[in-house]
Amino acid sequence: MTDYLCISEKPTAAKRIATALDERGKPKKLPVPRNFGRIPVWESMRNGDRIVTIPALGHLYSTVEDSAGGWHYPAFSYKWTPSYLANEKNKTRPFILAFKKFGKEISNVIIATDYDLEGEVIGATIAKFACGQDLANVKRMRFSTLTKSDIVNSFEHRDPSVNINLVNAGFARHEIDWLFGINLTRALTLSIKHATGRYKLITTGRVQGPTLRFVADRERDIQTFVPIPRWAIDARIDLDGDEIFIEYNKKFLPSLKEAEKVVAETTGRDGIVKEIGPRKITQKPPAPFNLGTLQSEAYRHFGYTPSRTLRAAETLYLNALISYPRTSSQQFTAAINHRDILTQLTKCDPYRVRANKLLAKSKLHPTFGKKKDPAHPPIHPTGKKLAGNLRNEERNLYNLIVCRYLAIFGEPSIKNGLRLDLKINDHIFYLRGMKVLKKGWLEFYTPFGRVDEVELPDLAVGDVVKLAYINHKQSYTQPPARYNPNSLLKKMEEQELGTKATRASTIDILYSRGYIEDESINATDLGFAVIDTLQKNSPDIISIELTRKLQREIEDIQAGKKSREAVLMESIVQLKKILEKFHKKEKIIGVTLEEQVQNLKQRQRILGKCPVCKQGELIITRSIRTKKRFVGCTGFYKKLCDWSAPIPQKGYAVPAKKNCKHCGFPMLTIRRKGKKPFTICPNWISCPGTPDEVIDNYRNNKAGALDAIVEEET
DNA sequence: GCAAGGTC
Repeated sequence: MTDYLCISEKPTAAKRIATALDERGKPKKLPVPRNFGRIPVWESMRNGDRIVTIPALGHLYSTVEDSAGGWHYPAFSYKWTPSYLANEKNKTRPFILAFKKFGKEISNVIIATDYDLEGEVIGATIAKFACGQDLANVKRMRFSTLTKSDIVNSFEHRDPSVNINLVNAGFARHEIDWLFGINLTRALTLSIKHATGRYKLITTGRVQGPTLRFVADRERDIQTFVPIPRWAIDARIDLDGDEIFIEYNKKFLPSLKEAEKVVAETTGRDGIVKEIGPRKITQKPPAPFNLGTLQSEAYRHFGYTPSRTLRAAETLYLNALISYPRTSSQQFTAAINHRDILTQLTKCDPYRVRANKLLAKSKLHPTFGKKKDPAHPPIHPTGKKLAGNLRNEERNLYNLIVCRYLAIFGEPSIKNGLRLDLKINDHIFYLRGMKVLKKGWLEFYTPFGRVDEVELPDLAVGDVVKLAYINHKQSYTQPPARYNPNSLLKKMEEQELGTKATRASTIDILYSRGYIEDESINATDLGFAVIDTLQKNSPDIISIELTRKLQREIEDIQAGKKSREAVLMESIVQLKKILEKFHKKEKIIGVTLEEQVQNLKQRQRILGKCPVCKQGELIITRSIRTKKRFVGCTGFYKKLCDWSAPIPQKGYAVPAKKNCKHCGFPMLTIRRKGKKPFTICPNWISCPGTPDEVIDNYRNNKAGALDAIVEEET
């Protein structure tokens, strides 16, 4: 009889591993000392052997500076330490305690984390630091799915030792990101501190840098864009008194002369229907959702930002309503029993009919996309009955996920795209129609797969129609569109920056640092200043090339062509030069950045034009006398306007960038820790939208009286 | 209060 200690990446996986390895499929939960906290330790029995499976919670160890003394740079000395020591909010202590306890009792250690680079690091740090193992003696299970057969197979054919090159490659990834991120962030932040004595956190890193640059580059493209004039033909025909728009066969004409020619040659003439061409369009059902496509679709249908979608999906996952959301996979494996899930869904009113329809099929073939993920299947409903405690956005997202899941079993849809060609003199115009011949999967994706059918007027080839109006219209070529949170995330995905689990939060960080702003994302002057500074002093950190190079080096370490130490030394040599440059230019860098920090702070206080004097701007400010925060007009200083109003004192107040629908005043948003942000009208005293009780409460000095003037959830 | 990467 042998004892094994099995290291798993997370609680859900641990349970499945323990269940698969237990002969009776019923692993025992082992008691852990109460002071460890709540942590599931599983015991499975197999062929007389005992397997103890303990989950991690992702990374339990991380890199921190290996010297005291606060912020300074260069900082090249780091060590691996328990994450709960590196960060107070981290809740991994009980997990490390459990691994330490059972690691002392059991010497046969098997790593059974996700089969990827980070999984290797998660397992190796635990085996080494918590269990005190020499990695050469640690075994490795490699599975591509968490199915019983894969788990059992990977246990029986486990690798005799971990792949040390792979572990070193993973360690190097963490360490290089730490070296670049910590040092450049400190260099930027300290430049302000040393030059002006002020503190403002200016961060950057391998992923933040290039992501900010995408936005800055796009903004520069827009600002330097030269619009070129072009002309379109605007035409309508008369059909029994109805005017119907027709398209010219060229969307735009490059010169006025050409446009005038078209108008001159068609004015006053009739058109003849030349051809009515049906074109069958077959559209296959979409691939199942992975996190990226879910975020994209949720943005399209509900306007949710990727990070909002991820948060809502996590809640659904923790309520066991959907599968693991941080997946890249668009391919189901045979392991998932779709018939079971669909049967469960028939118990839910909105899905009953559709699920039954699918169950009536003799075979269920889900679609698949290109992306794979060794650790997880695509996002799908579990079939568990919906509880009543979900928020609106979670319900919406759940509905989207279920409908998509139903749609992937559907038949292709067939549409008839109709085009009627109208000849007027020698010019061809189009009238387009669209008819759905067979709904197929679109029926299952309702309400998300709606197609607007456009009927063609009842015309036949040879019919003559009267031109009702024709003229040319000048317009201009358009600059490229700004990114929004969704398209920026897609760009990161395309460029392989960050991971599925981190991209949305990186974008949030750029917002919170004041580098980017608005839904239609533009770089702030501070964002530009950071990019300019880095461009001059450390161009690599804002280039995707750093990520490419890191990828190559990781591959080299994996292949045994390069050592982890050599790769790290290269980075340190490179950083040394960069940081010396920063040090020499600290003054000018600090002053430049601080100027933009102040500029940003100032701008972030302005709500908008004052509707009273129409000259000044409403600004969030503080009274010198009472120290209380209020909104006033900048016209006050010029003795133009003395409008002002009290606002809530707690929380973080920023311009809402929209106007009150009742009185037109520019509004402000208040964010308070742990609470939903709310938007209020500064003119609440006179605004018709303010409930009477708010005014009463305020007059009666009730605490938090102003909190009630909530415009809407933000 | 610093990175990026896991997970709850």
